[in-house]
Amino acid sequence: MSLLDHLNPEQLQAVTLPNQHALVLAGAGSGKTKVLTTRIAWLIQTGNVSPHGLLAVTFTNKAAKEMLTRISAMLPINTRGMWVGTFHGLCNRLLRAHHREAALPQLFQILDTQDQLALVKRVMKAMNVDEDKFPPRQVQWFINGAKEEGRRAKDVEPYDDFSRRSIEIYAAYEEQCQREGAVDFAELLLRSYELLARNEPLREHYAARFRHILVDEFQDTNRLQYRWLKLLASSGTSAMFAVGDDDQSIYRFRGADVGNMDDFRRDFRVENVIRLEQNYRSHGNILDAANALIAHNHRRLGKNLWTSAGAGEPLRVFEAQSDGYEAAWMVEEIQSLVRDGYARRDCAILYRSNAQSRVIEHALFSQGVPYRVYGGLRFFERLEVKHALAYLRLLANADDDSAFLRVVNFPTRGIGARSIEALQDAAKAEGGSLWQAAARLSGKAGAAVGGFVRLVESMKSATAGLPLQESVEHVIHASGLLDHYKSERDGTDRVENLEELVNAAAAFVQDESNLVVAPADGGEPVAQDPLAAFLSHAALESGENQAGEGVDAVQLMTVHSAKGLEFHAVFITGLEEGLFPHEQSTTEDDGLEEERRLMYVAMTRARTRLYLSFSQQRLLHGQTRYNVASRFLDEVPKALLKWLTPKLGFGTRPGRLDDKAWAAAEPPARYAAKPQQAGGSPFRIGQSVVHPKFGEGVVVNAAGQGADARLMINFGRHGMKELLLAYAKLEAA
DNA sequence: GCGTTAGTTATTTTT
DNA sequence: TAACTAACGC
Repeated sequence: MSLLDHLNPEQLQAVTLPNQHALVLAGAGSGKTKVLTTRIAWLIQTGNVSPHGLLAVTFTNKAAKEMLTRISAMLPINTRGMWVGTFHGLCNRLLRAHHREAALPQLFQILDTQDQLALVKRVMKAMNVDEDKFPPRQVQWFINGAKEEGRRAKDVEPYDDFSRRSIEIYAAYEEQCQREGAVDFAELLLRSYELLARNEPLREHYAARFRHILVDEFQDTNRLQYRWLKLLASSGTSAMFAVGDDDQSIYRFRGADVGNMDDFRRDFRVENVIRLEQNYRSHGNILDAANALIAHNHRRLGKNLWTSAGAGEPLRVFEAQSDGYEAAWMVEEIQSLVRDGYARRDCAILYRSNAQSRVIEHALFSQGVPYRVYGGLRFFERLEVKHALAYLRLLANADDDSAFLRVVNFPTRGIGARSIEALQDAAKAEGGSLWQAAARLSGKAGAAVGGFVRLVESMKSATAGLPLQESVEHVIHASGLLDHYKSERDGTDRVENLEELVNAAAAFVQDESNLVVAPADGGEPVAQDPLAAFLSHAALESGENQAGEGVDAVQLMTVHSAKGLEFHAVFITGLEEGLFPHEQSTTEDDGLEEERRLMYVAMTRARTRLYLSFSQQRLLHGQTRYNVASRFLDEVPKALLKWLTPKLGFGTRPGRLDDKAWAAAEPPARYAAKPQQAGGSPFRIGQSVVHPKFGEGVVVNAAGQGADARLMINFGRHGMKELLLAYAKLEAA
């Protein structure tokens, strides 16, 4: 049975588990996706289940796609129509198939985060809520938080002024969504959960159908997703196979609840807990370091990665004088790796927050090293693309007020705030949409509004029956969007993106599986309206990050976005108290442990070489900050570290000498920190000092003279202290 | 309706 | 510092 070749004993056990609930604790690099996909293939091949009786859920489209690709490679089956996808994608599918039962229009629109915020603002304005007292973002956060707990506005108990008002806004927002036929991301899940919870025949149908439910990245599920899964697994005949790693849970801030792993074991009386601990990615030293680090966390299910590969190199530690020097050093190091024959794309620079990328980009750019930054604006999030999509949304559903407002005066056609206010008043009075009001009042509200109504109507009739890409083409021309950007000074990118949208539509239609939806009964797939399907696709899959996939470039990204990836060489930068661990995490309950998991994720990305660096001085928010080295450096056994910088003019650290490193220890003048004597003291600003009680610190500032001379010192986790020079027993570190 | 300016405010991100 | 927003003036 060739499917099962090349599996280690634990992987084999997981893949061939009988039809029972199981939890697989899959460590980093332990072959998680392999287990998941091989299990699916094995279940199908052994006749255990038909492709139709299987549900596999992931968090990202990328993971879902990867799964389907691997399954197709293992089995000669058509994966089309299989329920493999993201939580949101599958919920969308369910709601499209049962829109009537879910009380939604067939062509309901999906609001992305931006759309949702705009709608919240609109609702708040209509309610005359003070935006200073109730920041729309926080209200949005509140609404999503409630939805992720499975609560409607009426189910939330107010606990203060903010929540009381937020609940009212939530209720009004819900009403408006319903009126417009719009559904936000959290709503996709909640609505689909409620559908299954309330509609017994439907639930029983799906619960009976899905004999095997497989969940990827289980540690990232939120409460609502877990309850959704529970409903689908409620038949008593289905088996849930959850794969996850509690040590890699780094999304608590967006509602992920690792507690789901414990609940799952309890609620489903899981007897099979399988640990995948053999790591196929990293050398021993890297794993030992990561294991030692994560051992400092208390709430763990417990796991220890090991490898049959050798110990490899020690982890290299670099202490820079400034963030600029840290970046310059990395560039040199990468250039030397490239000279040794490594591809640039196999080198990754990781940082805790996006703001850190700037200095690094500058250093790479000035040395002419190609690089690629991950994150940022995605294709379908770009302004011009959103505008084009808004016109398309109006064609699908004219009552979509969000779309209406976005383009009613873009490109400008003389419809200002006054006309829009008049329309909003009229719509409110009639209880209808802006479009309805506009169609009725087109004469009175001004000729311009009438022009817009006629424009949309003409686009509608002109595109009726056209293939999708031709409709898109027509819309970007007829709307005037293309002309608008063509005449704009730096509009070429935007024009290209609009043209790219036409290509995206063409590519979308080409893949026929995008245009059908597998019905509940497993019968013949039903054709879907191509435009509606495309719009869902645009909302649910925000598009590739950037072009330039093929270029051999150094990879820059946050630690979060590095999850799931691996590289030959990894640089973890900015390892300073306050940055990583981030200072705002220390106030949160469990915050530090999450930061440590983040560090764990970062370290386990490296295959053979891992660099850890920090800087004594860093420009952040226009201010120079002096930081202490991150505690995470102390949590890695010293024997695994090789310090590249024994001394940078601020005292020696015993045992950290390395001959070769001396060359690197003197930064070029342009990166060197300017020596600045701290008042009349023997210390300098930025100098590392040791205090008998607070330990290591960095001089941040000086004040006072003579007997009153005081030093401001950053002691990292012990905070900022102002000490009298005369009394404090300070020593140079 | 649009361009300018002052003020604000800075984790992490997918769907 | 820099990027984004809201309000202001033409």
